[in-house]
Amino acid sequence: MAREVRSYRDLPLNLYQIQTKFRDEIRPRFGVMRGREFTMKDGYSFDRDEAGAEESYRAMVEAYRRIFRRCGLQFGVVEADPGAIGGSFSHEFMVMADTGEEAIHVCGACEYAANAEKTPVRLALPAASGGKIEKVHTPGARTIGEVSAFLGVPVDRLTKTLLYLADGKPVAALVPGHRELNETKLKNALGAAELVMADPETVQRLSRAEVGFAGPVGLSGARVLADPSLQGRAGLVLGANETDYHYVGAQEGRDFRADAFADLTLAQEGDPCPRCGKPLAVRRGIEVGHVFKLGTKYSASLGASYLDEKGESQTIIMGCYGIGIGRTVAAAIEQNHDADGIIWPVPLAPYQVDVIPVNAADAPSREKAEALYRALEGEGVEAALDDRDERAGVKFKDADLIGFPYKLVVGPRGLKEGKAEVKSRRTGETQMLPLEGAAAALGERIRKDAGAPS
RNA sequence: CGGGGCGUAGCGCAGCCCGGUAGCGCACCUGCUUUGGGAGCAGGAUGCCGGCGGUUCAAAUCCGCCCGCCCCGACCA
Repeated sequence: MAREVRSYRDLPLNLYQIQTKFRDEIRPRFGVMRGREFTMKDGYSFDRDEAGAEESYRAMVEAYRRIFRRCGLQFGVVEADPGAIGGSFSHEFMVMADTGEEAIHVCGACEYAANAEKTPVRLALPAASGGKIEKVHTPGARTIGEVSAFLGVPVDRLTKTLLYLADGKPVAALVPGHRELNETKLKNALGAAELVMADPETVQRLSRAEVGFAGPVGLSGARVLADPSLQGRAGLVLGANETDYHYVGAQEGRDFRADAFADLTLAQEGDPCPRCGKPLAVRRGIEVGHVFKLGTKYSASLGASYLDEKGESQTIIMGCYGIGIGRTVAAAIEQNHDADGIIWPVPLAPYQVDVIPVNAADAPSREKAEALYRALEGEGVEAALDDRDERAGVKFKDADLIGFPYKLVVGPRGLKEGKAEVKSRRTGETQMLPLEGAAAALGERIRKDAGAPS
């Protein structure tokens, strides 16, 4: 694109491709949801300025909403972490499903919805009094639970010190004892590309103690980041960097000093909504689409620029947009099935109609069924003809399992009145149609179903 | 790389704990009936019980080793 785009007249530009991608997954999982090979639609927008880029982004979000709505999906658009792809902000399209692989937070009171790792947390810890720092013997107490039980101190008075290697450099992260660290937040706070928990050898080297007794007091060789709730806080219980010892009564700013403060904790169910303060609920979702506002991250580094009206060189503003095709289909099935099988939403159905001659031995049924099948094709409907020599029940059950939105049943019973029966897979509702014009009527109905529902 | 599970008839499984010569459903074969929601009845065939070794009068069953597959976690869209 850097070579293709010259002038502001070439912008905005929006390109997409649909192709097979490969990721070297350590372990493929969730059936078709996470394999090493998958099909993805990805698209990229190129704009002259921020306003244009934002408009492209907004239009793409709206297009994605419509696509997923037509796929018959119940989904949410959530704020997400841009992750390795980078960029200034991003949204994920999450299909709500209990089998989903990602936790998301939703607020029942307002519109807030976000990837669980994205939700900001502002902790309000109970007031704690000072006192002086003291080293106490805590034999064998390594975990927060053990230390809390041993000292008889509530867990929110303790402080977790977690040692990480950020791009190879040691970092100590401090969070209140009753909360989990959010590694994504820590990674972002450090601006690190790679973050791994320190291995036991490194922990022992840094804390000069066995694993489980690390703390910030007297810790050298590691940058210390702490949750803002710990700033200046007194009465802390901390690892003493000595096997079987903890400090009590420690105070940030007096006994040790954090190098920086940042929101590091993982939001959990019941935490206040960052927008309206009501408690958040946790739900699970399947990520089917992801949009990123990239800004100039890639265009700048790849030298993608254009000449504006004044002939001055400007950097192109980019966005990037992806849909996981296979998992979208999987998610659609997840949300559209019953005990008998798949219920394809019409726009996704590989075939919209299964034409079933009820008794293959009955020549009139067979002939009328075939005629209807051809007529449907003439209507532009994708139809299948089940001309197998099977009992009617078998064909019905198979049609249900495969999920054809409609069955068109042709048998002696209906033919006596010159009619065929249409049955909806979703509602089970049936309707007798005169053979004459049955294909046209059904075609009409399918075209209506296929259009974007409200 | 860590944790767990499973290998028995074509397919899905029970039997294993408590050792006694292998069973259920579906599919299959034969006959009759049935034919608009996975047909019914009667009769029939089917097994190196993952492999190797050990214990025992006797091993699908107990013990050891090996092989294969699956699930969970670390990773990730």
